[in-house]
Amino acid sequence: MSLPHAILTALLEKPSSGLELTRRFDRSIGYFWSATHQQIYRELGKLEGEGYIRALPAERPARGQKKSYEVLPAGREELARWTSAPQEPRPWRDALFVRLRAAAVVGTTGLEDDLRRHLTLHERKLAEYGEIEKRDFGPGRDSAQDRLQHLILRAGIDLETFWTQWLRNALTEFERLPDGGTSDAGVPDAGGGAGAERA
Amino acid sequence: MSLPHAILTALLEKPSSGLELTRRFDRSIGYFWSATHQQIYRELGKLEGEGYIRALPAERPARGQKKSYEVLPAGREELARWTSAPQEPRPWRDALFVRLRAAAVVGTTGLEDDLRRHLTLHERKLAEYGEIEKRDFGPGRDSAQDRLQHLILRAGIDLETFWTQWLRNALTEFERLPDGGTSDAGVPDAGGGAGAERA
DNA sequence: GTCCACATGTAACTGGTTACATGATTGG
DNA sequence: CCAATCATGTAACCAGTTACATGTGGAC
Repeated sequence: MSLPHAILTALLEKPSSGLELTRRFDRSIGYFWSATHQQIYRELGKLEGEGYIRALPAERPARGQKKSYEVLPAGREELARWTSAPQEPRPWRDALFVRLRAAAVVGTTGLEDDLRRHLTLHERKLAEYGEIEKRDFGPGRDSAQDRLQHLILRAGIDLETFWTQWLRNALTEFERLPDGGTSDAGVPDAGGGAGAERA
Repeated sequence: MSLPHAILTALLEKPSSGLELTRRFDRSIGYFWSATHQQIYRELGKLEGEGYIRALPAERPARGQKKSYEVLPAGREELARWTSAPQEPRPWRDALFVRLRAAAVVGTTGLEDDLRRHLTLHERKLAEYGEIEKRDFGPGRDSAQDRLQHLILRAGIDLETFWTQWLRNALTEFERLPDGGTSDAGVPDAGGGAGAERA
């Protein structure tokens, strides 16, 4: 149930139209909760139906015409309620770990390249976040809002740091492995080596 | 598309019935990819239909009777293909960050308690993983399989370490905030401009 | 014979993704 | 007028979750 509340937050920060929200979800908010415009429009419709937001007075009817929303008191209340309500932490789920466990059975061939690619991507993200931190959270920027948003950014930085370290570690581990991977003994490799893209 | 491949991996490690798989997904595999029995049965049906697995010969017809599966060569091939094929890293998405950003607008009241609760949960997980590491990956356990599975466990340990540190950091940050109150006052409802749209 | 644990499934719903459809505005 | 771009939306699908249904076999 995070998306509607992310939208409420964004609209409280600044009333916006669907497309403007989409852009903000590509920038700042999207760093920790991404959403496509289809999701956003659908959610805006629901939120309006529930009386949490409303279209700004200048509302013209329909398609092709910009339509901005603002949060109603009920929406702010709901957001405050949700924010303080207990929620369970979500388990860490990542396909990479499944692939690693699979590699322990069918061999590591090919996986290494993708790990290296991921490492590059995470290094890039980390650098990007570093830039943002320098630009937006220098000395003097320590209002309550600043500090809370800085905390979120720090999480991003720490997580990307984790990934880069873990991936480097995994790659050096790979180098010490018997080449091409592990016990494939006894089962035919059955051809298709080059990684042709089926289904 | 991870679940079917996690199941193929599990079945290669050891042919199993649906319920046995469910148990294994509660234990070791579930640490990095959880699944309910409903998901597993549905997926087993699909995998059988695609010719990736088959029911073991002792197959008796239907409900209430145990039915074990083994992986066919096509299944092993598909697993190897998927494991080595490039995939995009998934973005870090967590409701806590949405809540924190919301708290910057509607106030931090109540959130602090849940952060403390999360901290306890993550500390517990961390301790649990530490136990597993001591028990299952002591000296001498360094076959290729061991090392790959150890890598996965290390990821879990590092991620839980991240969470405990970040949450502690967040909590001390909270103490320095203008008391838990709804800092509505700070945010102009429509003005935008100022601090709203960074990072 | 009843109850409980084992075991396999169905159905309905939610949230997210992908592909596509349609109208309005503006610059050439 | 035409194309590009801004803007809002529909439809179909997929993975994961929750609730419920059904059958078997052993313990008492």
